[in-house]
Amino acid sequence: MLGSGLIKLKTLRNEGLANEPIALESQSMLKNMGISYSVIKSPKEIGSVVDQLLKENTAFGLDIETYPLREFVQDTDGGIAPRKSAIRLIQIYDGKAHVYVFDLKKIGSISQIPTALWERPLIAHNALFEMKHLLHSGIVLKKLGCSLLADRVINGNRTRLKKECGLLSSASLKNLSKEMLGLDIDKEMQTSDWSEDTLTEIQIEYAALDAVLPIKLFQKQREVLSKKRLIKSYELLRDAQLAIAYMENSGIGFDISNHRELIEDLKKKSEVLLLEIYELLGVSFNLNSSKQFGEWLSDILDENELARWVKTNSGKLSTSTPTLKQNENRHEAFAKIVQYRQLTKRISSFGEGLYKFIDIPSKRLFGSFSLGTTSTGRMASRQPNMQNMPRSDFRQLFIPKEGYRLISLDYSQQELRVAALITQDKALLHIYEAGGDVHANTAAALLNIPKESVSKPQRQLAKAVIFGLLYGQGAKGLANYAKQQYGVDMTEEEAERHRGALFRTYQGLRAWQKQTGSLAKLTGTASTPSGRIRDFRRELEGYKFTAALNLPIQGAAAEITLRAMIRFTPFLSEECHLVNVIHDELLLEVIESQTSTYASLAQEAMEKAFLDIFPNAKTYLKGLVEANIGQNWGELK
DNA sequence: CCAAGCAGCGCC
DNA sequence: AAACGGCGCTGATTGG
Repeated sequence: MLGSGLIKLKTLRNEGLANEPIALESQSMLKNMGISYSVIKSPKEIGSVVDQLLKENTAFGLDIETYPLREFVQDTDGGIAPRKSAIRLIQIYDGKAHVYVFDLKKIGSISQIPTALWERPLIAHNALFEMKHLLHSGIVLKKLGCSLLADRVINGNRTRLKKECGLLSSASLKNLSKEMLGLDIDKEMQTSDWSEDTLTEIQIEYAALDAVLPIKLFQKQREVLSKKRLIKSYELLRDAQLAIAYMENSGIGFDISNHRELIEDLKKKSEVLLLEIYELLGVSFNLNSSKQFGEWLSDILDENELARWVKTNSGKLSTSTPTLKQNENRHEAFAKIVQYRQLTKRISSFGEGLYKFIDIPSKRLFGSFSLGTTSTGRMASRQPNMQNMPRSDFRQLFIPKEGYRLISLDYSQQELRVAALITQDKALLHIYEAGGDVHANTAAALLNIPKESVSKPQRQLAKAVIFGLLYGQGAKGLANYAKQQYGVDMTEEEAERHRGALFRTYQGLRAWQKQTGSLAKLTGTASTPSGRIRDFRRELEGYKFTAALNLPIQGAAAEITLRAMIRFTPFLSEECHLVNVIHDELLLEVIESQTSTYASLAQEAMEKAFLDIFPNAKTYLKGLVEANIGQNWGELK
C-alpha cells in the first residue's frame, strides 16, 4: 500500500500534477495514525496554540527544517551548520493527535514562541541537530531526548554489527521507522528547498511526520532501555548533548597564518628530505606505498632477515615506523624515512585539509563530536577529528580570542585510577589514597628497591609495564610496547619477569582480570559501571579477551568525562566556552578576568563527576584534576 | 568512476 | 595458552 502510494506520487510529480488530491505518503501515514496538523503563520496565533500544547503532559516530538543562508548555498554544510543556516520550520508533535508546524518565515522571529515550550521534555531524532540550531537562535533545550542515542545505547554502533543480527546498518529515522514501526517513509523532501516563500503541502506533511516518528520510536525504545537496565547509560548521553551543542557551535580559535607558514615549511623540508632518502636508497619509488617499499625490502634483505622481519596482518613485510626503528641499523635511510613520514603526515592529515572546517571571519575551526558511536562509550570526533591533533609543534596553533585564555583541565592518570577502583586492588588503592606516585611505587616493587631511589628510566619502565598489564598484554607485546612508547629496551624474558613481579604486586588487578575475562567469555558481553553493555556476540570478531578487560575501565573513564561535561554545562556562556574534549581533558576558552574562577568551577565539576561514577571514592581524589592556563593549547603542560 | 579494505599514524 | 584497548584521516591499491 505504502509502496504503491510512493510510486503514484512520484509519477504525478513528474507530470507536474503534485497539487492533485492524491494519497500522499506522509499525509496518509499521519491519517492512519489519526494525527492532524496545522501551520502557524502569524505571531497572533501562537499564544492560543502554545496554551493548548502546554496542557498536554506528554513528551513532545520535535523536528526542524533549515535552509542555507544566501552566502552559504554553495557550501556542503550550508543548511547544516547553524552559523550558515536559517530555521524555516519548527514542528512540535503534542504526543497525541496533532502536530503544530511553526513557519518562522511567516512568524518573523523565533522569540515569538513562549519560552515555556522549550522547557518541556522533547524528543527528536539526531537531536543534537535541533539542539545546535535552536541554541544558535538563543534557545537552550535542557530536556531533549533522542531516538538516535537511544538506539546506540540499545544496539551499539550499527555499522560494526555483523549482518546476521538482522538490523539495518544505520540508525536513520527512515531505517528505525521501518524496523520498529513497519513504516516506509520517504525522505525525498528532506533536501527540498525550505527557503521558498510558499511551501508545498507535501513538504509540510513530511515535516509534520518527522516530529511524530521520534515519539513513536522512543515509546518502544523506553521499554527496551528499562528492561535492559540501560536508562542510566542513555541519560548520560542525552544529558551530554547540550555541552556538545555549545562546543560545536563555538568552534576553537585557530592561527591560520601560522598554520599556513608551518605547512609550507614542512613541505619544503619534506622535499629536501625525500631527495636525501632517494640518494641513500639508490633508487626512487613512492615512499607512501607500503607495497613498493615492501618490494624494495624483499630485494635487500637476506633470507634470515626476511624470516625475522615483522609482518602485517595480511602477511606482508611491515614498513611501519616501529619496524624501521627496530631495524634502524640495517639501513641508513630508515631514520630519515621515519622523519619524512612525520613531515608528510602533518602535511596530509593536518594541512590544507583543515581549511574547509575553518570559518575565515572568526578564524575558528569547527569539528563535530559524536556520542554513543564507540564501543566503550567514549566520544569520537570527526570532520576534523579534534582529538588527534599533534602534540608537538602544532597545538600552539589553537588559540583563544582576544581578551580570553585557554584552560586545560585534565584528569591525572584517569584510566589507572579508574582501574584501581574497579578492580579494588588494595595496593593501587593505597597509593592513590596516600596521593603517591603510582609509577615510582610500581618501579620500587618491580625492582625491589626503595621508592625514593627510583630513577627516571626506572619510572618509565614501570609505566610501560603497568599500562601493558592493564591492557592484558603478553610478554612479547610488552617488550615492543615498552620500546615503542617509552623507549625502554627489554628482552622478552625480562618482560615476562616484570609481568610476574607486577602480578604479585597488584594481585587484586590480576584477580579482577581473570574473573572479568572469564565472565565476559561466558556471557559474550562486558559492561561499564553505568550499565553500558558491549555485546561481543553481535560483532564480527566476537569475544576478545583484552577488549573485554578494557571496556569497563575505558568505559568508566568515558562516563566520568561525560558527567564532567554535564556538570559544567550550566557555567557555559559568553565568558566561558567549551572548545574541545579529548577523552580525559576539557579545554575551555575563558575571559581573561575570570580564568581562576572558571578553573575552580571546572575542577569541582570534574571531581564531583568522578564521584558520580564512583560514589565511594572520596578518599581517592588527591591530585585528580590538573589545571593549566595559557595563551595557546601547546603551552598547556 | 567509485567503494572498500589495508597500511600507516595522529591522539588518549 | 595467550592475549595491544579505543578512535578518524590519508594515500595507495584493488576490484567492480
